Amino acid sequence: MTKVRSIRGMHDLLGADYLTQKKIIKLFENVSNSLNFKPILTPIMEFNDIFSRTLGLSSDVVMKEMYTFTDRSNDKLTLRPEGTAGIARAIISNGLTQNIPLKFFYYGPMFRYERPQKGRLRQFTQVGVEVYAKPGIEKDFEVLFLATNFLKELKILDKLILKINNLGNFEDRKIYKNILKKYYSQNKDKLSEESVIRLEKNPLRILDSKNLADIEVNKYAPNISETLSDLSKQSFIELKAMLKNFNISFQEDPFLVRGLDYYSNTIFEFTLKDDDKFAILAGGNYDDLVYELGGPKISGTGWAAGLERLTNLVNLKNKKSKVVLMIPLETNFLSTAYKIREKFLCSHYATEIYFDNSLKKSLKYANKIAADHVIILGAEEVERGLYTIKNLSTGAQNKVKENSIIEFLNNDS
RNA sequence: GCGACUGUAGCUCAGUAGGUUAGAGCGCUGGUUUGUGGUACCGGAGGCCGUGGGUUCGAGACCCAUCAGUCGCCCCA
Repeated sequence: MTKVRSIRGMHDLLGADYLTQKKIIKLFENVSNSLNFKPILTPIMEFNDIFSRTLGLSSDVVMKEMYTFTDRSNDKLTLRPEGTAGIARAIISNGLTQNIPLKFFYYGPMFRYERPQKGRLRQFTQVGVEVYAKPGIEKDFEVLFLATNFLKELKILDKLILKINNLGNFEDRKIYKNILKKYYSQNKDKLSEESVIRLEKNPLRILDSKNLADIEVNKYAPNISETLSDLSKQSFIELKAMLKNFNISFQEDPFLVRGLDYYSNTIFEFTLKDDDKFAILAGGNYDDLVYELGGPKISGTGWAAGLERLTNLVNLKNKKSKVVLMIPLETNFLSTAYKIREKFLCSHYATEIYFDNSLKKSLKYANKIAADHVIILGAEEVERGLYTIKNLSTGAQNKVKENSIIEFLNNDS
């Protein structure tokens, strides 16, 4: 069976799944709008260096997960693996860096060349927000406030737990990295194979290793809070106080680390309470991203959530349109059927016309498409202008005038 | 990128120790005569058994490779 197929890890979206995703996006837009975030949609491709310069050359995303190719003018392009870098580029390109503060929300497809499995696709969709403002925790709280309310709207907040950490500023992190490196080097023989490699590339990553041996070593690892500058320390305390004031429950996790290098100070992620393998919604503060891309030093905070991961969790009911099937019994009644059908346009009814010489077959078809009502247009009906409406769940039939059809249906549920 | 398991009809799956024309349920389709469906009964279509090699007189079953899916690891939303 050599069939045409979609690219690995890239799936078609149809029917109920599409409606669920659309509904989540709608809720996301509503919450964002009401907090005065503005929409921004950037292209799904950027020049490669937009990502390679910002995400961290040693990160897995840059090293082995990007869809990068050259186009016909020999430009090196990359399908975006995340949204933040493209938006940072966009505010520079559009000269928005003078209009700080800026608050954006976005959604769209992202691409990563990974081995697909549950909650991990090669093309997936993220919804996310970015706030550019003066350094400090106000923007952190703003986006966390939005995140919490979004998740509350989706009715999944109580399944999740918010973990936060503070990585310190660039200098703090450099110092901490060295301290960690020293500590791990002394315990090299106890570390897992992967972590020995991480020790060279980015020792921070060892902190959130799930390997049992690593976890044992991490127990006595130096804590990041000891190397934080006073400013970072103080602002982290303020952020936690604010979260408490607003009853946003969280867990401080000194082992929390993010995979993309542009983060500094506050980082956070929402994971499932009973399964912290992957994040549902995650993000943090970044101070140097815009600068790295050639803009002024503007700090920001943002997060992104995986739409497919959200879809797996939510239990939203899709409002179904009432389906009405019109059954003309002769070809020359088709135009009458369309005339009636036109009245239904943009109502909460979905209508369809089925023509077959057999009423029996037509009714079978009505069952198949789960119609709620059928309207029968036979010689008798058309002549008298009184149409037979049959309620398919009760079996009841009524003769209704053309102008009263919708009104009748509204009252006959 | 590494490992485990899986791959038979549109869907969910049976196919025993390798042995004639590959099965079931659901779905699809036709019928059970007139302008009335859902249920019931009778018929029908639909499978290069993921793909490519190999072992064998003989392979859906065994072996190898490959592709895809699921689940771990890595990483991440």
